[in-house]
Amino acid sequence: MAKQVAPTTVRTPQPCCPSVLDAPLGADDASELARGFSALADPVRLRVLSMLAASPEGEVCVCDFVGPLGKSQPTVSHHLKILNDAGLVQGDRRGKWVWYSLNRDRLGELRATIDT
Amino acid sequence: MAKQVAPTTVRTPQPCCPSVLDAPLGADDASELARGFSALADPVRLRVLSMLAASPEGEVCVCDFVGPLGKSQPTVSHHLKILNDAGLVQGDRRGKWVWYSLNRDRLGELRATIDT
DNA sequence: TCGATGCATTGAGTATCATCGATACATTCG
DNA sequence: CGAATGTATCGATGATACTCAATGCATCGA
Repeated sequence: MAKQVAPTTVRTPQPCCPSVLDAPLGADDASELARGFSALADPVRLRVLSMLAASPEGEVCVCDFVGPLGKSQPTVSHHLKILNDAGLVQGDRRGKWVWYSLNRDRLGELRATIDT
Repeated sequence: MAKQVAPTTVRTPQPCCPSVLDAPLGADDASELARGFSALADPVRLRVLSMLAASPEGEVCVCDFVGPLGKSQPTVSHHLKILNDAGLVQGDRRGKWVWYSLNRDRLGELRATIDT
């Protein structure tokens, strides 16, 4: 690994252009952002968000995800946890059931990061 | 696998809620969308897009990605291909060099899909 | 308290992905 | 044409992710 060049060190023996310094996105910020988009990079999770967005009450019971999604209950629970960890949804336990709702602010944050 | 319920069949023995029919996002559409977001779900690719967006000329030579990103040339080429396949960037060969530019329309399409 | 139901967690299997060295292809220059 | 340089592809490897069966935990009803 000794031949790896430091991220900030731009060495161009014969540069072919003015060089694009000032990359506004650092490695750390990029990693955090990538984790956010990773939560959106799965069809099951996108359908979960879609169902939440389309729900009149603004929330959906876990038991109502399983059937339409065509996935096992543990798989659905797994995806809900990922969305929860990403801050995109939140669960609310009421008796035996858990109702999930969409965090539109968090979704707006991600959207804002790709505003040209 | 015989106990798997068809995606469109909602069976609720004792429904706990009105059921969320009309999930606006089908499995096929969700898969295609997920492929788009998968292209954004990597820190290296986000930094590539960031460098392109910040470039005054609107394009960056491959040789100028390698140093700042701190990744090998094959790795950078790999990520550029993924971004290209996703329609987010396009390359233009000029002599020995290839210049990549950002496809802002495509990025706007993805952004629009998460407009609440 | 006990059985049933809803949801979360664990563990294992399989697939996909990021990364790099080696190599091939393309272009330019002498 | 032959050497040098920039870029893309190939093959291998280690890490990560999706999925489900089995299991555990929490809650409700009898």
